[in-house]
Amino acid sequence: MSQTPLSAQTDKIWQVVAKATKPLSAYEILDRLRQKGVRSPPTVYRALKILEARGFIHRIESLNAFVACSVGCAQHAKTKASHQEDHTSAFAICRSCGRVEELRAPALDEALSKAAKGFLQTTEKQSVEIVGLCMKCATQEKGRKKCSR
Amino acid sequence: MSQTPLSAQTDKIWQVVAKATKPLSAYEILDRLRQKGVRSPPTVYRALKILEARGFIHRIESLNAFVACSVGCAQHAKTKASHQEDHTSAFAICRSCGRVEELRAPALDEALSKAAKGFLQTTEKQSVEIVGLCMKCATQEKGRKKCSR
DNA sequence: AACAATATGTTATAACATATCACTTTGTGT
DNA sequence: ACACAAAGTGATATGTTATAACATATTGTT
Repeated sequence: MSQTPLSAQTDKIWQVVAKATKPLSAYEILDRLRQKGVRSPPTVYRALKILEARGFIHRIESLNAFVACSVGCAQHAKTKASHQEDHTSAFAICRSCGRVEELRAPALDEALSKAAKGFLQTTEKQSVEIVGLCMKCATQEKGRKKCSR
Repeated sequence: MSQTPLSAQTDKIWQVVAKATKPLSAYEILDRLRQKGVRSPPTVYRALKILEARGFIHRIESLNAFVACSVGCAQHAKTKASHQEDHTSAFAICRSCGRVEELRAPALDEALSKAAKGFLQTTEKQSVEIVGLCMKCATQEKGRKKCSR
């Protein structure tokens, strides 16, 4: 596990992703950093790649967007160095409000590896995403229906 | 389940995806159909949307590409009408040769729904993808290593 | 200082996806 | 047969996401 601190640049990008309440696209991140001197897509994508490799963020494939890892991130604020790498997670996504919940489900990982066993000899990466309406939005939508919509 | 036959246009696009041995991007499909009068991206995307809604194809999120559904497709050749809709699958992807295997794994679906239960009230879509080296490519790669590469 | 390794900046372009509008075909009711 | 609605098609332009390629700067090591 790499212990090198993040560069100033990469840290800027991490701060933006970490503050967001929903996954951000690379260009949304770029827009929020223009005033701080970040001007071009490659700068953002480079940082995102580093952050993902070190486990600070996850890419949500079905959204083309990035979200801060929600497991064991407390320590980052202090050290800006270490982080839990290489774990796999599933993501539950609300199609209405856009919020995402990171799910650790070993049973799921196991079921997936097992299912792939006949075809893949080794596995390197996985992406598990499920989209629906979150509790909160489901309640609101029900409310709206009552008002004849 | 819709029983309307596919339009000639949509069927052309389906033929291309069905013949392929790996997932195709929309633009790869377009390139293979230019001589048959398909000239613009929207034409392809429209057909892909219809095909996906009716269960003839699946979108692979991590590849931005589309693959023919491999379950219960035999009948299509005859009727060009009915197809099993709305099932969920997982996909095992070989990063070397690009081939994809569609996995039906109820245990996995169940584990995923269960994991999402605290956050999502209703679920509508899911995407489960796992990338690695397939048996065949793993064997070849091992061979290459012996030759000092 | 000299060098390698890493990080950064910039331009251009590739790759993926959709909005919009005009026109045609098809199905339905009269 | 006619009028109308609905679905399908064609084409252009544009929006969005991602990377190639190259130049420059910074950092760490000897």
